[in-house]
Amino acid sequence: MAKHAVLSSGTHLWRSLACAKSELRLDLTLACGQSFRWRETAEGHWTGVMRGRVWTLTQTDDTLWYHVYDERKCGTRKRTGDSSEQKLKEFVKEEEDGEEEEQLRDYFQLNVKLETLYTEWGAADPHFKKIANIFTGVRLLRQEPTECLFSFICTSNNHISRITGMVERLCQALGAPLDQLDRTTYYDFPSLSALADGSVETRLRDLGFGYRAQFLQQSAKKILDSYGTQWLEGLRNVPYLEAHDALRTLPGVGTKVADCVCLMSLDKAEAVPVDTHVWQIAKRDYQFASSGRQKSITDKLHRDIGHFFRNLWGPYAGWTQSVLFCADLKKFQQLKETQSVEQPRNQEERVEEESDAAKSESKERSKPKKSNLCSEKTTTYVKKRRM
DNA sequence: CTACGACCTGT
DNA sequence: CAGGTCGTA
Repeated sequence: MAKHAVLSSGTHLWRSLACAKSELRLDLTLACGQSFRWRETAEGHWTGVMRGRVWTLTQTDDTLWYHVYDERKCGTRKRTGDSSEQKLKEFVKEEEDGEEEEQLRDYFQLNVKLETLYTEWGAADPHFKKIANIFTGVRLLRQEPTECLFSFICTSNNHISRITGMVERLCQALGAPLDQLDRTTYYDFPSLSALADGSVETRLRDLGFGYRAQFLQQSAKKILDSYGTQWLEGLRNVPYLEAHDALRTLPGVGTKVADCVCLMSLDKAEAVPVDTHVWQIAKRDYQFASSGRQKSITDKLHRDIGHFFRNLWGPYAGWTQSVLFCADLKKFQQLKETQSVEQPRNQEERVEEESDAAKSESKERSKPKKSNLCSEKTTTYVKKRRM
């Protein structure tokens, strides 16, 4: 039976490309709620499906290693002895290698120089600078639009651990099986037509999708019936707001989900998805005060917070946001502690600030009198009513 | 535009 | 209530 590849058993099964950890941290990037499809299958080894194939990724200081499993079972292919055929195969193999590297570069958007961006963000924002020293290498994946859209329809009123299970069952139920590695079978993400099938809603409800089952099936059907198979991909080539509004015509897609899809699969680096968590960050760490003391996140609040952060961080604000979002996840809190043991001074400063912020926040509702960077800037920035 | 309840399920 | 969205006031 085929097994998950591990680097320690030899580099001959692996390809590599130069990539510093300051540019990419697999552990943070693959487990911070962007994609729900990667699992740590061995220490520091991440296995998942990308472009219809199963990959395992791992990294050392300056190198990103990747292994692509061959779903065509060529691992056991026989030597034919025909040298010309062998040569042809090797040629084809090399072509594929180039293609695979290119796919990986595309998926991680390695053309975007993250270190440079971190420097710029840190110069503009002292709070980011503090976080940035620990949470390096958090970058945006460039996901396949269909997978991204339908995964994020599952995220409404939901938390990461449950979403992960749901997406897994979605692929199991409706996606094509690819490879089996050590007891686990990997499935491709379902096609639009598989998702649009009339039986899907009931099927997914049985799998615990709740009311989202209907959203998934109806969105797929609407895309197929009204927009066409190339529509989603095509949104990569239109401006952010246009793509955002187009996505919002789909059932189950509100402002937050639309922003996630824009940012994570449609090349809209300026999109800032605002959930309650990001709202907390805006209030706690940036003294963001909205005009009306909102109880929940309205569309207007989405826009205002988006404008505020774009104004602060610039055209890659969505990327910046994901670093801070990642740094706030419970599962990564240990990283802060380990780091701050080495730097006790920073630790004390941080804790002090945080408890201060927390205190004032709990009293804030009655007296929102804080001075803020935002209200002035955002009001001038928001000339139009729409984003 | 804002407010509010309903909606699935799990902790 | 949780990393929302929809329908209705």
